[in-house]
Amino acid sequence: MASHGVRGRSGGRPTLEEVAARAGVGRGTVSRVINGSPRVSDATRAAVEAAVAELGYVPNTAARALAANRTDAIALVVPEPETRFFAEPYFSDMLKGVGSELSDTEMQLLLIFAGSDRERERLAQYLAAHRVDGVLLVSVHADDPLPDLLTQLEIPAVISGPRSAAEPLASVDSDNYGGARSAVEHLLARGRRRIAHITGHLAVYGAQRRVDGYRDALREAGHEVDEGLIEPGDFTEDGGRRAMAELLRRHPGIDAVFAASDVTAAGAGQVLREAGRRIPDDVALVGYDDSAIARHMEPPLTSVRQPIEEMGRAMIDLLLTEIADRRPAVSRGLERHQVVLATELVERRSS
Amino acid sequence: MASHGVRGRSGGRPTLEEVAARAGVGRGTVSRVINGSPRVSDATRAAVEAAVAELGYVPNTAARALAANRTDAIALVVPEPETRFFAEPYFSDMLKGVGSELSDTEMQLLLIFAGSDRERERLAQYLAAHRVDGVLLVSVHADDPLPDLLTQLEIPAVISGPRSAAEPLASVDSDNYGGARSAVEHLLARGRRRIAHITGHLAVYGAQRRVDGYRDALREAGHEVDEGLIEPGDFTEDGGRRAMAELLRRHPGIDAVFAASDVTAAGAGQVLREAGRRIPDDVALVGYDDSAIARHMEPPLTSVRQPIEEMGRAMIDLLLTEIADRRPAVSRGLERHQVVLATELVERRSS
DNA sequence: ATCACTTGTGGGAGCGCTCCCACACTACCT
DNA sequence: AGGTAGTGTGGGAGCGCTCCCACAAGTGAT
Repeated sequence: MASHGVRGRSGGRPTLEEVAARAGVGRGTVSRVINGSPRVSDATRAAVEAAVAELGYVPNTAARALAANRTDAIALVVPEPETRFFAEPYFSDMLKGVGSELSDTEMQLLLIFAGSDRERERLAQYLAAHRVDGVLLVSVHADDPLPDLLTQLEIPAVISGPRSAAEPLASVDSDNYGGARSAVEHLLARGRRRIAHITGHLAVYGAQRRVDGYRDALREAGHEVDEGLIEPGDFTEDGGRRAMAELLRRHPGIDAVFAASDVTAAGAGQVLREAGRRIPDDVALVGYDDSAIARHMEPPLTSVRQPIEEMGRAMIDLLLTEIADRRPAVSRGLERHQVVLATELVERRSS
Repeated sequence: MASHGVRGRSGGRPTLEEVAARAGVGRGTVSRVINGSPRVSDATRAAVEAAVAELGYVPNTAARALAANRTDAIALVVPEPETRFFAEPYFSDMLKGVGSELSDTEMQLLLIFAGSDRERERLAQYLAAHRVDGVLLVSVHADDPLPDLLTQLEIPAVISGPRSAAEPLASVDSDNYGGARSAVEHLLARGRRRIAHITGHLAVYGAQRRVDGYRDALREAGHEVDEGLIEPGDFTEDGGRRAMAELLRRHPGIDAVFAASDVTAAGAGQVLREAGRRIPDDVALVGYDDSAIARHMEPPLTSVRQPIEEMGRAMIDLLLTEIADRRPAVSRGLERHQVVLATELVERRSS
């Protein structure tokens, strides 16, 4: 029983036309007021706003979408099963950043999981129907067909973690290179000299960049890079265990390990302990991600933190720009839309 | 460069009209095929389907929404900040059930957080614009204005956890009464006789039902109910501590505690231990929710599990029925739309 | 043969917007 | 005075569907 005001027809919500009649102006003028066009006199604007308030007018999204050919919605696509989404704080933080940046916008955020083949099928259908104005892609593998699909459908998209140095899509990333450097420099500063690196899955561009950072940090400190100290991993705990065992076999004299993820570090830590090495006394350990596991390890793990919430915000910024640019078919400038954010080393007792 | 087929106009996606022309039929017929109407001959249907495939036709959602006055979307509204959403497996499980039940539907699920006042403001606007056909409401407090808003806007809604026995909205709940009974019966079967109950926040209907179950279990086993053994809590850990301390003060002879939530049980457990009571030797402890904390406590906590995923599924079922019923303005039957699902006692070492 | 249905089909009207052209006015120059 | 810009405004056209009425053709009872 709220103040519904006068109704044009039975039961329905008020329309632009009814607001116009009430305010004594034309339909076009009301539309201009609703959409914040500057070409309206103050008096008219006030009259329209009054009518809007009296009638409780709310624009019909479907009509607007149809007429203007846009949806005012963007999707955050997570190519993982729900389970992982909830398990990793990465997504939660990302969502927080995205949500906060979007909150002073009219844009609606959709969360879409595309873990299973079935869900991917649905997603493809969804995108083909252009039900969103743009897409945020997180955690994409190098061989994922999704980015190409988006390009083909001409849907603006921003990817978190470019797939290569030549990523054609707009992207936001943390400074993997710099993060790795800071980890290695930290270990050097602590007097470590035989520093090994357990890499991430090398098909992932970010993992490669971390290796680059590792190498350069050593080199620029005047040390030689022993390629044998670089052992391939895959971001998993098990990979960490395998790699660590191999490293210990080949290089028993290791006094530090920089792992490409916290879980990898956890796996490596287990093997070290089983081999009788104390952390950090015998071997220092540094991880990457600064996830919950880092804080809960024994000893707590030094780790490289990525500004994930900020990355989410940056992604939205880029995407909204892309969307706005596309609207009047502006000359699609060739400026690179790549944002790289700084990381931070969080020192704990493991190093 | 996919097979785009023939295009009616430059660049745009194919429309119904174009499909109709291609198939040599009228617009109405194509619409009937797309929407699965039975009133189409097999030959015509085949021709239309061929044309749809050739042109890669995908219906325009906005146009459909405008013409048919529906959105084919429903919202899962979480009146909590994101943080809690991710922290509690409750939501993750719920989402899994909802998603799976929705996957053979055309319906799109939106996840909307309404934790802050600002977000609630946005949500109200969103609902007023009728941007969804229905709403799923989880974790609603008794004094929340949201359900009334939905009723007023005549938006179909299903609530998880009715606010009272007279909940006007369709609802899905687990059997709080039965769950509590099973917990108490379990303790009785284990030979416990001085069984206390730390309640949940009693403004929550489910908490009241648990007290009812506690009382009836004792009564029907031929025991007298000592109201002094019922100590009000509020679902929190701190509430558990306070209540437990009070109970120990008044009834030092207690040999079992049934807490209305796992975290409450955790708080109670701390106080018991500090008071020198061993669990389960001196005092048996049973919680509610079967959350992660139950498995990780020392000793692991016996707890009442709710079939959350199934609840999610049931909510979707109810909601889709409500939406379908509403479409042709059917006589809104007065059948109760209340579903109650059974709980299960998970026995662990704490009892 | 007539009537009454049923079945399949075509297409008009209309959903509520945005876009844009046309037009009335008002300035301010020559 | 006649031009030439701006400003603000009204309203037609059209976005791509669904709904529904109209109608043709077929079927069977009378």
